[in-house]
Amino acid sequence: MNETLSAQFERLRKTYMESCFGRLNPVQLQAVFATRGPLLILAGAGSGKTTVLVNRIANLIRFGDGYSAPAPAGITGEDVARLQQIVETGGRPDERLEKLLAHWPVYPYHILAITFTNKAAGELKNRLSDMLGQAGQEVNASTFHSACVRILRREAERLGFPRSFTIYDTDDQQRAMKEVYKQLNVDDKFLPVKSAMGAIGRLKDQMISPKDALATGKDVRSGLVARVYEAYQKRLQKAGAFDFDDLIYFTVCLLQDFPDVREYYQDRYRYILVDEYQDTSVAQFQLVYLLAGPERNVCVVGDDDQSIYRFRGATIENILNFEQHFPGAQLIRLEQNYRSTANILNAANCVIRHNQARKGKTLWTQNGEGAQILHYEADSELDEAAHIASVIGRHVREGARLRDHAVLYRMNAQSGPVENYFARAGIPYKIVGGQRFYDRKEIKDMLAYMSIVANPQDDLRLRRIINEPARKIGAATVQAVADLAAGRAGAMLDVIAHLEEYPQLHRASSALGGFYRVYTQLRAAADSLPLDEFTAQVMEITGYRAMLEAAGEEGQTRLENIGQLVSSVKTYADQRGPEASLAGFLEEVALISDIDSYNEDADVVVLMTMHAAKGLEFDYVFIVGLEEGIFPSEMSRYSEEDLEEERRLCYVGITRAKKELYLSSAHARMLFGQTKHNKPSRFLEEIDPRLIRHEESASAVRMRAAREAYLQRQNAYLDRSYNRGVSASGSWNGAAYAAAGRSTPASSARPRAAAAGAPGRSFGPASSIRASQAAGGPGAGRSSGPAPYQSGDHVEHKVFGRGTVLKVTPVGGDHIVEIRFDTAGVKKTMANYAPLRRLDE
DNA sequence: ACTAGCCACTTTTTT
DNA sequence: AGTGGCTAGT
Repeated sequence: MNETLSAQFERLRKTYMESCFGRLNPVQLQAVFATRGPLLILAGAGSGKTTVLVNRIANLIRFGDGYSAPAPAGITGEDVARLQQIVETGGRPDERLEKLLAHWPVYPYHILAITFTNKAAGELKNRLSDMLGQAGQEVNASTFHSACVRILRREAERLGFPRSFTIYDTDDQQRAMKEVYKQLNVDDKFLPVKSAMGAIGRLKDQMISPKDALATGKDVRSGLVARVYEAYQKRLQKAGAFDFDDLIYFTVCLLQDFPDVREYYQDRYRYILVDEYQDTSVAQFQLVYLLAGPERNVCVVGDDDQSIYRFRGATIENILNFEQHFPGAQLIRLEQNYRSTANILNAANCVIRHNQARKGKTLWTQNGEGAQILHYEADSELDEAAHIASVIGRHVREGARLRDHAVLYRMNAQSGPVENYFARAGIPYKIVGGQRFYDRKEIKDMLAYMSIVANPQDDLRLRRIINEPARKIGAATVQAVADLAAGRAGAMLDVIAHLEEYPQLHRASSALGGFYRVYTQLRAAADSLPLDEFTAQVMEITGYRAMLEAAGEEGQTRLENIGQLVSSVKTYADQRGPEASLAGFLEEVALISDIDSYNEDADVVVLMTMHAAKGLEFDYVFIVGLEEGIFPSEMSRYSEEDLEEERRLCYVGITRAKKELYLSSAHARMLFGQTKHNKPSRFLEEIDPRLIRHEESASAVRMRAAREAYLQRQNAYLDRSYNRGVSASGSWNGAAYAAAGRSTPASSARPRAAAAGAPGRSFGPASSIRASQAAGGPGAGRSSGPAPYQSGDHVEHKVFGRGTVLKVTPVGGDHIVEIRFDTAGVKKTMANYAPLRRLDE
């Protein structure tokens, strides 16, 4: 009798649980309910893997770990009847029923979800708290680095580091490394500092200690790397600092060497989920492995085709060998794509098919075929930018929003031309990546002052600002202090605090004393003021403000940046409330990246690298620079493995697009001050020609027409010459340019109205006529001199449509035109560059 | 100790 | 092309 009730309840429970996740497809459901043991989810791009992760966690919390576990004891007929009713007619279970349903409960704080970026972690948290309320907040969702920081903050002392350790960023690392080079007398011609840093980073990714490296280093170079590594590590330890790689490395050491620590965290994190598993390193794998413990409740989600961080130690083997690392692992493939049109998805499939090293899967979609992919062959990077602007303009006029558009490129240096064109055309945009806000000199200086308050051992940060602004503390003095500190195995600040004990510092004592007074004032301010006021005081106490105010215009922008820093401190303090601390803020800053602050609410076009775009999606995507030597990059040309990584990057780029995809290449491209003529990328050829439409720039069409005309004349001439027995001479190339009435493409260094014209039309005679009209139209005759527009003029802008000129201000041969657009509001544009024309009536 | 001018170098991607 | 780091000169 009881047995039957249990069985009935069990059946109903499953039905009910499945109905709770009713919006998922059967494979996704399977992934949600596979709660026990190791699980590998191979999730293709756009397959809804975040949804699966969120629902999987929600299921663990709400229904516990026991989808297929036996039903709990004590089920009554009434329970069964009530559940039956809920399954059939809806409604919510009461408390008793809810408990019975979750009879193997999992508490949120036992769940650790590790993501790649802070942004992804934040998103996960948001979605969880939307679904689960308070319980969602209690799930531990963080990045590898921040999870490790949290562990190290508790346990660092076991490894001989202070709990208040500092985190060194790349710049700090480089400084530390330079000091090591000096100390060991290493010539950086033989081993550039950056390659040493890279090599050491890779060693740490593989959990190779300085000792191991010294023992195994075979050739001269790796022997030197090992020696540098050892000295560098000593230096960091003395400064009480970890670099990024150390955060993972030392956490793994901790878990390996201290069984009690290991057991504590294994007990703490009983369910582990890892996102973007294809981008994990050996060290990160070991971290996951150690945390998972004997229970092995590890769920990793990844896509081997989207592994794009091999260069910094990610190893695709982690995902390829998951089933060997965790025997008995379940494998679930999510292959249905919900994001892109069939054309876009198929193009991505075409490209990735050319890779050898992959698990192999083919994404499919029920979405419609969608528009063809467009390949635009531009003259130059400027023409390329202009083309993008005109397409965006068309979309915006048709009702799309700017923020639905993204421009993706291989390297940050490619953003320049697009940025310039957009800025001049008045198209609002935002660049993600490149130089981070927190990497600016003035910000780093301010943070260095704050760091030495938080961690007085931090000699490196101290050196950075001890004479900034200038305090007459020269290199010789700094070195003397450093030597004395080394002599007593202490920090430089200890020496500075006890100047009277060191007669050899007598000459510099007033300067050093002055610095020490600054330091004590900073400490006092930190102790007595709220965090943001303290930050604002830093620039006062240190004289930094005075220095910048004396520096004129540039100092002004730097001051503004510091102002931004103060406000971000305030934001942090407001968010964290009583938990906010100086160390906490510095830590957050150290681990933050630009993509984390990317805010999709602003209605602007987004520009970023394809790496930064991973995990994002946009209706309209432009991938620029599809040229051999750029994408795939020059570096990858000779290595098959590197090429495959480039191809995966291309796959990532393509699969960001939901509705339309625009690929472009340029005949001539100026990059790093040199003009290059690159062949179109092999990736273009890998796409089935039926999926893609090619379009040439207007001037290329003209050029070809000119060339054909020339050849015709030449032929006619040859015919005549032949009759007369004379041979022809001359190059068609120059003549063709001359016939087209333009300079060579390389010298056309400005965006032109002509280039901005002719969007999205099939090429051929019609397009060439259109283009030449545009060239003689709005762009003509307004280079400088009298104002091309007056207030009151009615104008039309390629992107913003019609509007009225409010104000015209001359600036250096050009004019700023302020326009009130009918639909887009008030914008400022540059007369010579904006795709703008006057409407004469 | 500071400044100016030079040079070299950058540029693959980032926590 | 632009920047930043370094040297040499003051």
